[in-house]
Amino acid sequence: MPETREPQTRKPDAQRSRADILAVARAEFVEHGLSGARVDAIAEKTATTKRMIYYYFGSKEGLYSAVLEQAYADIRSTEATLELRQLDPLAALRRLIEFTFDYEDSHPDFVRLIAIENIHQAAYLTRLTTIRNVNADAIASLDEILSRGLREGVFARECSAVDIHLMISGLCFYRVSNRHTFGAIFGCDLSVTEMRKRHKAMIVETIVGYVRSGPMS
Amino acid sequence: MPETREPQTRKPDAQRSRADILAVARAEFVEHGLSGARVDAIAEKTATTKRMIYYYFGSKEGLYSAVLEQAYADIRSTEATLELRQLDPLAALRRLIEFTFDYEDSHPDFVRLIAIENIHQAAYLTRLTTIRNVNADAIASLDEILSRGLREGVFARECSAVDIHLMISGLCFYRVSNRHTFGAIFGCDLSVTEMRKRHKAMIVETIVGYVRSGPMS
Amino acid sequence: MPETREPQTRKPDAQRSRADILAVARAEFVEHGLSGARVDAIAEKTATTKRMIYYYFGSKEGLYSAVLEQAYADIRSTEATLELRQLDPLAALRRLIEFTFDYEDSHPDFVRLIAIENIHQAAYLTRLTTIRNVNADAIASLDEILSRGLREGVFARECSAVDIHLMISGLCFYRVSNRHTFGAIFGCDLSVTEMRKRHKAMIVETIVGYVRSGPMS
Amino acid sequence: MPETREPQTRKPDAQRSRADILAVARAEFVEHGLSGARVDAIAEKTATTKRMIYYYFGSKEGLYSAVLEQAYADIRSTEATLELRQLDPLAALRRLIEFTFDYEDSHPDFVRLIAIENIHQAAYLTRLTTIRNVNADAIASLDEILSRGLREGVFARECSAVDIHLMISGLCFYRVSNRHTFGAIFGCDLSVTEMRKRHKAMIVETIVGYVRSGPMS
DNA sequence: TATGAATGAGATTTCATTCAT
DNA sequence: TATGAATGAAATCTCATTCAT
Repeated sequence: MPETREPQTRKPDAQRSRADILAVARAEFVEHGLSGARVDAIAEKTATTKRMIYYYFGSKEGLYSAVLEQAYADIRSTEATLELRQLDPLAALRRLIEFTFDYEDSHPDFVRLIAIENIHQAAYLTRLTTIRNVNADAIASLDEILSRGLREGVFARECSAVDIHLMISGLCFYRVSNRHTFGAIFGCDLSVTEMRKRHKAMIVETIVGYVRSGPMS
Repeated sequence: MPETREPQTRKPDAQRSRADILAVARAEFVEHGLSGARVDAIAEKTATTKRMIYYYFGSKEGLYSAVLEQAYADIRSTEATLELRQLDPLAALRRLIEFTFDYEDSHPDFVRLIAIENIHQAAYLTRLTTIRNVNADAIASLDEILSRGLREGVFARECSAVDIHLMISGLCFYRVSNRHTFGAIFGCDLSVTEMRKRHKAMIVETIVGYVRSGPMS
Repeated sequence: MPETREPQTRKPDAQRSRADILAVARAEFVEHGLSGARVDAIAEKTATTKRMIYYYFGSKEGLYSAVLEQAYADIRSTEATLELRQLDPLAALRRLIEFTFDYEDSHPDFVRLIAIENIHQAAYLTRLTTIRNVNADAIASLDEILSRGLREGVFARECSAVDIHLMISGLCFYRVSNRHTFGAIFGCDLSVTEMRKRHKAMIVETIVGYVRSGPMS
Repeated sequence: MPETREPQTRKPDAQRSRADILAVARAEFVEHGLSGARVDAIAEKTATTKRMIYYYFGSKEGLYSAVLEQAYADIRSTEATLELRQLDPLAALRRLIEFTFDYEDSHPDFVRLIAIENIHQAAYLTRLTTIRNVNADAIASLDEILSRGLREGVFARECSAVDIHLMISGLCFYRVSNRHTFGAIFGCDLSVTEMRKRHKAMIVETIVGYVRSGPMS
């Protein structure tokens, strides 16, 4: 409504409507979880109506699934722009960790969504077959870095890409996902700039240190 | 009803009712989250009735808070039995990490509850004043280990107990909290014995390695 | 509300509420079918609320099932008072036919309900296990009449009770169930007293005639 | 769309669309009844769109009426090919009964449609003025058989064509319309070949027996 | 302390129908 | 003649909570 916008050439607003709903829904699900979210609340914040939500997504759960799918697609497509193969193994590993840290740090919504999906035991993610392939790439990429590093003698430890991925994710995800309870218990705010910088460096060093040191360090 | 009914000493029964409700509620909240849990479902699985839930806990949220409080009390009381001060710093740090790993691995309910509470931005935990003191101890204990290690020359890096705690928690918590999405995406089951052992060793080695190596490793 | 009625001894009104809902629901289902019936409409005509319908019957379909069950229980319990065994075979058969005719003629609601259930391919009746035993009796009773008649030489044709039951039901049911289309097409009203009498006699005579005549009449 | 599109003679397509919609609608109404049928479901199974349904038939009820009209037209046009006048009265009566039996047995859809229309108290049929004339013929035809039979001494009972029609219809219709509840209650399948044959013979014999026997049999 | 019935407010979902093109 | 998007009204159902006893 802020500016007159004539209907683009042909297609009405289907894409726009869908995208609008998705964005609003994402915020609502992130804020209240799947059961806590209200379709009415989503509809109200939308340019369309509640009816349209069902028209496009079939059900609250269908909408949630779409939100989830989009969230995963987003991170993986961003990740794909990293071009890690062009860096030497150490730089590539650092960059991957830093990217993970930065992405989760700057997308607490994404983190919350994953946490919510875990509460539901990944029931919805499991049904999204599109996701799996995309993620195989992420692991393949990390695997390539690790074996290149080993070959070149930069890394000393032979380790599984999935294991390293697990650790990177754990370290980066937890400080976002659990910042509220952590803050409540230890009386600190993990999102403070100074802490964020320190933790980023710490995590990089921890993982890099692990990979570079020999198995019986 | 025709049976003799001696004037039951009141308290015992009340205690049992309360405990019964708490146990059932915990299972329900863990399974479905706060908004997903149903008071009706809890009442049905209880020996008592719905009215009693309100009598004892006032509301669904009151019940949830009580469950949360109990969960934290449990872990901290277990943690207190570790007697880390009697071990040398390296052994103490290992033991603390292993304990954390084992506790979260064997208490996925607890992990889920914390994840749920984070979805609600720790709103309920924040109000539980009993919790904070208890946790100061945990940090004090880790801090003692770290400074002792530094003093004795076993550890090379000066670092904050809260930071190390954050990393230990992140690594141990994530593999339980996110095992569903992780499993769905990478097609693996993190709870398999062989993986659990490997990850436990890996996490210990990672943290210990970080602490023992110098800051410019 | 027409007279003050103090709450009977103990139990509140559960039985009363249930029965009230059932009666109203029956009328609504009979009038509009299962899909055409409105829970709101039922609730409005009830002393209770819509919420109570779900409290007692769980769903619209649950309510419909209960209505169906009661309808079948009613006819069979009425049928059971016929005491056909005390009559000679011919009289017993006549009486059974007349009873069927009269019951369906005076209970068009019941007839409609069965027709509705057939539209749903007996999906709900099939799940009502209570019904089956009750109906075995009806066939056993008719079977007894037929074989007694054969033995005594009053009937000449050996025929299955289920077949005879099918014919009796068909003749009695159809003139009620299809009276609307029949009336519309042939411009007559099957419920007129004079016709009812004639048809009742005709049906009795038709069936009795069939049973008494030899197989190659 | 780049294909050559000759100015299609309009009517043909329109006719086909209409016929397509009618066929799909008939299946849907037969399956779910008038209220249970979904316009969306019909549209989906159609080559055309929902808008066309409204274009051609005005409303869901208009569509239903059209389906009903067509169904009646079908049976009567088939019936007209019987040429009963060329047979002797007994053969003609047998043939009419057998035809009725066979038609309803092989057109359960038609039977269901009539049953559905009766649920709605023939409200839609009543408005279809085309139907009535057509049916006068059916009765006239049966009347001719009955009076010819009486005259020739083959039949002994003077009876109304409408009454006999009622009985034939009742016997043939019921075993199709009520086969679901009947099957559920008596645990049998009325459509089994062996039973169908037996019942066909039985019904013929029952009606013929009635007509041929004297009034005080 | 205990209980079964009851409930109002609001949640999700459905459906016949129409609009803009 | 045709279409895909859109919709208001109303349907079914749910839920935390309380009342009467």
